[in-house]
Amino acid sequence: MKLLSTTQLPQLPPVSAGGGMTGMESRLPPGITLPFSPTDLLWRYGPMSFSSSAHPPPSPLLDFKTHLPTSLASDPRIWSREDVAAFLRWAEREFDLPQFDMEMFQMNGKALCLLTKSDFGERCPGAGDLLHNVLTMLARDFNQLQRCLPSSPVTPTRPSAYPLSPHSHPPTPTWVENPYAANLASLMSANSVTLSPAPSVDSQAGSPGHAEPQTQVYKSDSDEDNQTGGSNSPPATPTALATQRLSEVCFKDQPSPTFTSQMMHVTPGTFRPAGSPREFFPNDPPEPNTNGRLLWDFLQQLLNDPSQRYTHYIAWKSRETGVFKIVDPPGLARLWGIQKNHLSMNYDKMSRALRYYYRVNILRKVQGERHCYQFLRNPTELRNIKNISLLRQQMRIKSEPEDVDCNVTPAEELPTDLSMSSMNQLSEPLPLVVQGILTEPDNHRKAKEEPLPLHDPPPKYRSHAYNLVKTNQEPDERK
DNA sequence: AACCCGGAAGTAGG
DNA sequence: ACCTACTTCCGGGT
Repeated sequence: MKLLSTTQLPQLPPVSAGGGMTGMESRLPPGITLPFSPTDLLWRYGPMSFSSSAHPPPSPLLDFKTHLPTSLASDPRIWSREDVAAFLRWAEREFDLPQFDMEMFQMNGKALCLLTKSDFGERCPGAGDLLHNVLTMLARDFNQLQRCLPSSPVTPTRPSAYPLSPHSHPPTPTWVENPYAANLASLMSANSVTLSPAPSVDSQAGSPGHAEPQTQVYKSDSDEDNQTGGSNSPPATPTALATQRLSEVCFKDQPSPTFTSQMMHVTPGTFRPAGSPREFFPNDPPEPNTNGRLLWDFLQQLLNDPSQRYTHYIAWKSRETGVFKIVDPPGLARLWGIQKNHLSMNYDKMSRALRYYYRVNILRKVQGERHCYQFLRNPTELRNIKNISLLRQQMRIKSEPEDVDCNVTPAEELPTDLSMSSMNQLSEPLPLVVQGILTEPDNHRKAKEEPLPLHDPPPKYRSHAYNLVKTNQEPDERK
């Protein structure tokens, strides 16, 4: 495609014409290439190169590693049940712990890695933290090793920048960098997913079930991506890639009751996470997923382009808070149209799609500022949500009325289906309600929006939130 | 006029 | 056939 000739990022995979966008390339402005191909699924590409400088400090438990049974693989995620048992036995000896109830650990390494500190605590009171930490360290060490490999599925990350869903968790220092949590997150993400082959790696990866705001340490995939890619790396699907590994959740030290209980729903055995790395679990059933890029992902990609090639179209106003501005609405719409192969795409249509994100709290409008929106969730979270969404029905995550009191919204309970039909499917009004979006406009609005650092909730937004609730409560009336 | 909003219906891919 | 994530169109408000 012609754009490539002027490309600033030669290494960028071409927006292949062969991908079905014949003729469309010509619509791309000179020097601009989409970070991915609509059909070539760039996001399937492996992660970018890693910067070795981003390595976290050596693990304090590193030395323990040398005592690990040699039969155990470096990566706990690929341990078999037997390996897990061996690991536990080893831990008992190594740390002089009381005997574990092996019945509580009938799982493979992948599943083990999905356990939160709280989960461990419940399974082996007193040693939960320790086990969790050890496992985290092992995974981190492994990840670090991986980073040295060109095709490693893990990319370096840097502390994230923007807070995820403001409504789901306060912008506290929580999401500030926490190497361990981050590692765990990456660990978890890598494990959790059973994703489908292609987009799996990137576009969706999240590990299901753990996006619990209170316990998460958010990292911005975007940021990571930027880091990852370096100024010259291809923007192949940074978000997704980073997301997968850094995944959704990094658990903090403080246990979250809510989270814990929720985790119980998603712990291995009861829940089959989607999107595990193919390399580890090639036999895992593929997860249904969108073979196309999602709008929010698309925007993230542009926003986080390491080379900042799209700042003329869209740019962060405040990465920390997820606020961005569409600098060139028609231009961005065009790019989106190219991406989706909808040549008649315009800002009006694209913005409609954006507005659908309001309903699921992925985005919100920045009041009073034209073309300004705010991400309420980070990519990682979004991916998690996606997974949760897929599981929602089978898991029937519950919404108890009491949940309404929590202003923290479990990401997994958020509706992710943008269609009206899905809302009708909800047996209960809970997602929105649970998420603190309110049963009642004002009260909830407060709970939900308070965390938002920048802007006050617009009146319209409030009413919209209210409508959403109504929507959930009276599904039959819609449509 | 441009933007913004959200309802309604349609669509493509999974 | 069904679901998701839009896409398309539109009337109405700012």
